[in-house]
Amino acid sequence: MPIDPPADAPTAIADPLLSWFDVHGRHDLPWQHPRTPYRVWVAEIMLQQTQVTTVIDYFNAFMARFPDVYALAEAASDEVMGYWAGLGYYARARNLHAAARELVATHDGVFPRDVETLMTLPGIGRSTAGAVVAQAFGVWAPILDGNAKRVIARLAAVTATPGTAAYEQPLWALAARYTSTHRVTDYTQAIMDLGATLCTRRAPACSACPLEDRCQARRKRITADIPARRKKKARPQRAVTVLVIEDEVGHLLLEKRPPSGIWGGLWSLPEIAADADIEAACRERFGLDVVPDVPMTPIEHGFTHFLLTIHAWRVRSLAATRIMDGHAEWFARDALPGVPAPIARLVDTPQHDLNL
DNA sequence: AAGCCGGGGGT
DNA sequence: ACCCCAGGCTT
Repeated sequence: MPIDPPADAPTAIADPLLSWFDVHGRHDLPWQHPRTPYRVWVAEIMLQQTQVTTVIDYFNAFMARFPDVYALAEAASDEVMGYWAGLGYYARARNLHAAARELVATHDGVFPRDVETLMTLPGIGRSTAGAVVAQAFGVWAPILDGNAKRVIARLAAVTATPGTAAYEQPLWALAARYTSTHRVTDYTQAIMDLGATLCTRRAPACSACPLEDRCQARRKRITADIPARRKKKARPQRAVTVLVIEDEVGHLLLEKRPPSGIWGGLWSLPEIAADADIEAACRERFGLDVVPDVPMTPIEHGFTHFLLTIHAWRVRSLAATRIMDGHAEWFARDALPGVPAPIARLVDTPQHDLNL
């Protein structure tokens, strides 16, 4: 696969990019003021596969509750997960919490200043480690997030398919080559900003781009073809049944999901196989005698790799509060822990939306 | 090397 | 309806 990097690359890329950044870059993101290692780290984890506009409110709420690495390390897992509910990729929250405890336990709460050590912490890969040291410490390190990938792939006309080694490997080499040896904090922010605001996936604003005359994709008129399209795969359809079980005082039975898999570590409505018998399942899992009440309108939810139809049944619990395993608890409706977004919608469904 | 993990937003 | 997004982990 041909790679065609611009000639005299390092400063020929960094200098015009930095000049553009001074005028058009994003200088008011919450994690930039103050720009502490802890805040940069949390922001970078939240921003993995998640857009800036989505992250901002979560970031501010998270910082208000967990203002430093010690507050995070000391917090209970459920509370951390609760602050993550709705953001997705919940392994990020579990890893963030584990890393905070590791930082306190083995690094005395002080962030390592080098990429290799940071990468030993759970949830921090090469790109996130690079972003943290560059943004928090001004230490030279390449980053390669989705924005930088697209910018560099177009600059050097890398036409390989994303996700393959033919794409990722040259991009890392080029990312290191272009990364400025001065103002590295601004450079890493600049290349992300360029990708996010000008060099967008569709309809890039090439005429406003400070690198237009260096861009090999532009020169070859193949900008729209980079990055190459991934081959689409069919998403299988699955179905589950969840139970809205209320006791006599209106409390809701929730179950903590296993740490890995869909919605890992989050509290959710008890889930049973789509074809399972509701009464038998409740007797076996919770020791509860129940009466299935009414089915609710099914919810369709799309995941990256499959489509899920969620059938929900409202269930009355006859006997009181037996729970046979340690993964289920009763919660008052006004004191629910964080639950996945589709489940939150189900739980909030008013009575008149029942599918009678 | 490829699959898994999610919710939100843009077009 | 489809695509992508401040990726990392697992197999």
